[in-house]
Amino acid sequence: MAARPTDTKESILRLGMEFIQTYGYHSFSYADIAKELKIKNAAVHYHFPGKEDLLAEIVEQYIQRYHELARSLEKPGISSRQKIQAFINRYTALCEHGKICLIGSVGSDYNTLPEKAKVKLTELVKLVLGLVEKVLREGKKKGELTFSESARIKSILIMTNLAAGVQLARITGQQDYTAICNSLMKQLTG
Amino acid sequence: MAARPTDTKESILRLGMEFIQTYGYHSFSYADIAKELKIKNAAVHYHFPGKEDLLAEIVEQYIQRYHELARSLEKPGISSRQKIQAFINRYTALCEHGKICLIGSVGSDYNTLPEKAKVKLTELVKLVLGLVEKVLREGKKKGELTFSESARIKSILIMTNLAAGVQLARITGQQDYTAICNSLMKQLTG
DNA sequence: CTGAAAACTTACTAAGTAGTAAGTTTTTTG
DNA sequence: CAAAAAACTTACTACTTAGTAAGTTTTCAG
Repeated sequence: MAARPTDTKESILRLGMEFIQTYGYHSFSYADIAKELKIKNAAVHYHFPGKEDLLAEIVEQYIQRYHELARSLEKPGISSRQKIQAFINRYTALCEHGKICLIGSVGSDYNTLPEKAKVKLTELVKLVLGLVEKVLREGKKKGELTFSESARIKSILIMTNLAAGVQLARITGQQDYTAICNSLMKQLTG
Repeated sequence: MAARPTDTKESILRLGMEFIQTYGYHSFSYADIAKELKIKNAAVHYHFPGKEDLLAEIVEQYIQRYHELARSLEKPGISSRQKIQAFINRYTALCEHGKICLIGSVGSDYNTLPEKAKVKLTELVKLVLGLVEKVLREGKKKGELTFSESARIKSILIMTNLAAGVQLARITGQQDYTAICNSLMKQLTG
């Protein structure tokens, strides 16, 4: 029935990610996934025995995507400004679909998460902050970016602006999010 | 059995607020509240027929607290710096108890909220942003605060830093949140 | 002190949750 | 093509969820 062996598993991951970013980890069930993919409940359990396994793999997938982003930004000829813009663009894409950042979604459920997910989430946050910090540090050195805080603190400020910004966009409208992005780029590139 | 008539209702509200800020709206049940207060499940339903009624009143209570904060800051002799600090202190108090901001918690569940709660949440966000914006505008006029963005945008930036900051504190530790606060005050009061 | 209203408890329902065991179909591989 | 492994379905369990109806206790006002 499935076209290729890994199709179903990938579809579950994709849909799980979408549900988490749209509704939150505790607001979707295996039945929701099964219904959408026109498979049975137990088929989801076949690929991901427990919901915590699914969550852990979703966070892991997100981690891998950020590693890919990091690699793609290592290619020569990309300005620091473009690198920051590429980071911002990820949030903008979410925002346009009414989704929020995985970190923001799962982060607000932090105290109810299984240990495995907590660990992976911490890893993800450190990865993202490290990525932005590196871009900021290099950009400042090259004279392409300006900011008065340490690269570490500035990366936290930018990430929190964006993560909370996409959430705010669902409540008060997208123009606030757009204003955040414009302001951030203006601060950094003068 | 209850000492005073309104005690139970107030306790439910208090506990509901605590649960939302600690675990999230979808991660606590009426049974959790009943157990903690040593009453029966149906007693909670007596005061709040549906969970959405409870949520709406919790958000409303939060709104009233911000109105109180706004009034208390209207008294003469409070510097703009102190007003901003008072706002930040609210988040710091949450952070120290491992809680997150109500807006951040409920906001990440936005798409699953009953309409009544969505409306109240929007009202709350506008109230908070308006409060900070006013303080910023007046502080700039008096020469007590410095920032290059519009008061509106700056209020959004500050609020998103704090709201996401308290969430981040649960994941990577409180020192990141402290750094955010220090940085915000330094930016504004230079 | 008494009646009425408020604040509960008891006992239940219907629906949804994650999860499992056992059997069936499909796909792959030697 | 046949055996085996992978990918499912069927059918079920045990538990939790919000929510309700009816009866009981407590509080309070006249």
